[in-house]
Amino acid sequence: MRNYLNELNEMQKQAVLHKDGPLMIIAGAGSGKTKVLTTRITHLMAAHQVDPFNILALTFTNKAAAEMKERIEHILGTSEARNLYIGTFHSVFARILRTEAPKIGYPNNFTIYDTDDARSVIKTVIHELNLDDKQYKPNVVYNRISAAKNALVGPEEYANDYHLQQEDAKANRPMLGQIFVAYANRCFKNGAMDFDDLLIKMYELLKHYPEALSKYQHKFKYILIDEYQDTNPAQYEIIKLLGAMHENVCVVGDDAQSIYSFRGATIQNILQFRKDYDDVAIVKLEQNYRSTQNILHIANEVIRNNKSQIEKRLFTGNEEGEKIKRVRTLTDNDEGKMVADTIQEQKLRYHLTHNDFAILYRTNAQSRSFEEALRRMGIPYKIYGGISFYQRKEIKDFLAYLRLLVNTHDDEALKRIINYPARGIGKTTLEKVSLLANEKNVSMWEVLCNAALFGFKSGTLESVDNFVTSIKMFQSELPKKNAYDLAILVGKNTGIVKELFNDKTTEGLARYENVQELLNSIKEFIETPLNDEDGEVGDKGLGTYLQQISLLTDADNDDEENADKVKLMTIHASKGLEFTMVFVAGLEETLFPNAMSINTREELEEERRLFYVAITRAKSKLVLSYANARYRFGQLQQNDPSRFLDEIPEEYVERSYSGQASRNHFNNGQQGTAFERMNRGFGYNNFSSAQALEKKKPSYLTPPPRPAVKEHIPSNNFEASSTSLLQEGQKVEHQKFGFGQIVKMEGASHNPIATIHFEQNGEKKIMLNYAKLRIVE
DNA sequence: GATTATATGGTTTTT
DNA sequence: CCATATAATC
Repeated sequence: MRNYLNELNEMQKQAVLHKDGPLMIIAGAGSGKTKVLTTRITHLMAAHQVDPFNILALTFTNKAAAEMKERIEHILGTSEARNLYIGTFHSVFARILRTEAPKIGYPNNFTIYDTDDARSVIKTVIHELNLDDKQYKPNVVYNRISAAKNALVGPEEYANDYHLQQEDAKANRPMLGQIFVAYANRCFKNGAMDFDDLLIKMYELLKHYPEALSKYQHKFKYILIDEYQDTNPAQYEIIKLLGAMHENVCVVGDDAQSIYSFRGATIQNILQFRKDYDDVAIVKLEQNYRSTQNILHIANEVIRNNKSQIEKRLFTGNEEGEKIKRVRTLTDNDEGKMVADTIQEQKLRYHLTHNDFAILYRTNAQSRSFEEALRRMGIPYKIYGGISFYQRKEIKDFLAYLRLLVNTHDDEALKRIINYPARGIGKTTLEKVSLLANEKNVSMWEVLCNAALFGFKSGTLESVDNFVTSIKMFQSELPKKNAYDLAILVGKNTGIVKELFNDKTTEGLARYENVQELLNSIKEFIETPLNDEDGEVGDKGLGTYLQQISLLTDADNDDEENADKVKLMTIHASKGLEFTMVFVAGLEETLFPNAMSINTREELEEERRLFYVAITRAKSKLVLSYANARYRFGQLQQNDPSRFLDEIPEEYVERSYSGQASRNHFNNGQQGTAFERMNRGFGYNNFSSAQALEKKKPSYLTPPPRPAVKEHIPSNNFEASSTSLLQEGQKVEHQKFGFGQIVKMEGASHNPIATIHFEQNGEKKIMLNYAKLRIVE
């Protein structure tokens, strides 16, 4: 075994050698916290003979967990590390709940709703309460409910809280509490938990079931938590319960990198930690091993502007390094081009690989211009985030079948697939089923199973019965077949695969390939050994598979880890990563800091921490760029440079400009257009090429809005006449459009089309086979 | 009931 | 500009 202690500095060593009792490690950016965590676990196992089964480590992504495991195995030279209980809060708790769920009234095979599923349930619930989804936007409602859950406020408590009622009344959403209650009930009825429930239900389990609490307290003798600054109160309380027996809780965090308060995370958890445990040992890691002096210096200067923070002083022994580049471009497209050009140039000049570069931005929508520019130059790239594989429609549809097999109460899954592929069960039928399900307080599936009792039309009844029969057939195969064979069966039997295969459009092809990829991933799942321990979850069943994929993080599914590609991602997604050269793009007011987050000091400071995180991803080269104008909502919009740029001392910065005409933006002397030269040195004056660039669409190009149909109340004696008698010139009455005169008759005799001029609604073309017309004269 | 055209409205970040 | 919701048309 390697002598791992020799690889640590003094403070790092302290953190590793501290054995029992609570420990808080304040670890600055690039100070080697992952190394400390892995070494600490290694040391517990190797020097103190702590059984890995008794160690719980919670990380931010599954990938980080896997990496840690790997590193530990590597140092130890054994495979013992695979027995560690390690993963994200959500995946670890999901795993535990998989066995414990019945205690709190959920089935073992509970479904995990992702954000889309949750929003969809909320929407249904809003409609069922006869509320308007314009007033109660599902997204807003979801966020509100999520915030409540993360603060451990349950639905009843929420609905009965006076202050929350006042607040919601003011915000014109007085019924939010009721929606929350209904939503929670519906999820429960569906046997489903959303992301937040994985924390809440874990908490309830430990809180209300002493045996369960005792079991896991005994099991987890040592607890380690990474990225502690991004934990929320629910997570805090769970850890408090779990760690209460041994108090061997080690947390690692950096308040300066707290960027998830929108998810309920609070720095309070760091402050509270010291109060809740006796004798908390505190270790500060302040030496940065990642960045050049210049980069670290401006990072420190920026974060200094935040009022609330824990005292610390980051330093580095690294070289001074290059100055920071600050580049102004005219538009977002120019910004993309500038970045791509620079990557090409730097790559050649310094013999860098594509892997050395990362482009970071505030919002996912910004990726477009970089993508285009990189593709045009033939530079390989990979975008992280955005719509992930498992959110694609074809994937969700396919998975919905599997979800329904495992848990027939999952109405969301059922709704997705009941008419996919089309089998003649439409909106009307679905609404009826939903209504009946609510009335009888059963799942929609149960209504379908007894469809004959509820008087559906014979045609629909047949379709429903066919659907029920085939799902039941799949279910009967559940115990016999493994997840992969079952998925194949579903794909074949439903005709989904064939249907996608026959779609020869580009998108259709992509969808077919995606489904194939999904099948491959299922195959891979059943072929990978799972470390089952003490008879717990070790099955290779469909349920386990579905749970696993629903909790994958974006960072987890990068296919070819070592592929030499430029990486594009949001700053949030870049947390914990490092790159030789980093571009932070879109440093403009309203974008970064984002307009949504400048209303309070707290929000603004979080934006600044985000900027801090972005800067500290860079090892040796950093480019900060902004565009004078960029397309947002399809329109060119002007923005001032970000206020954060002003917080960087000028002597560390090299400014340059890049517009349409100038190619070399670094050290480009007196080149560039006259326009650019005249504007040089005025980084934040309000000059606007944007106005010149903006091509105002002439008004005659935008079609006039379609006139609203003027309401027509059919005459009392309205009765559709036979259309075969119609002739030009006749006066008619239409049920909706009112009175009019036939201008023209055309079309084949079996499908005649009449052009009718209506008094109230103008000329319309009407297909006589479908329209109901009364001949007036 | 399904398919296609149009309207609307929305962007912060994610387990 | 984009994706989704609603309406028109088949």
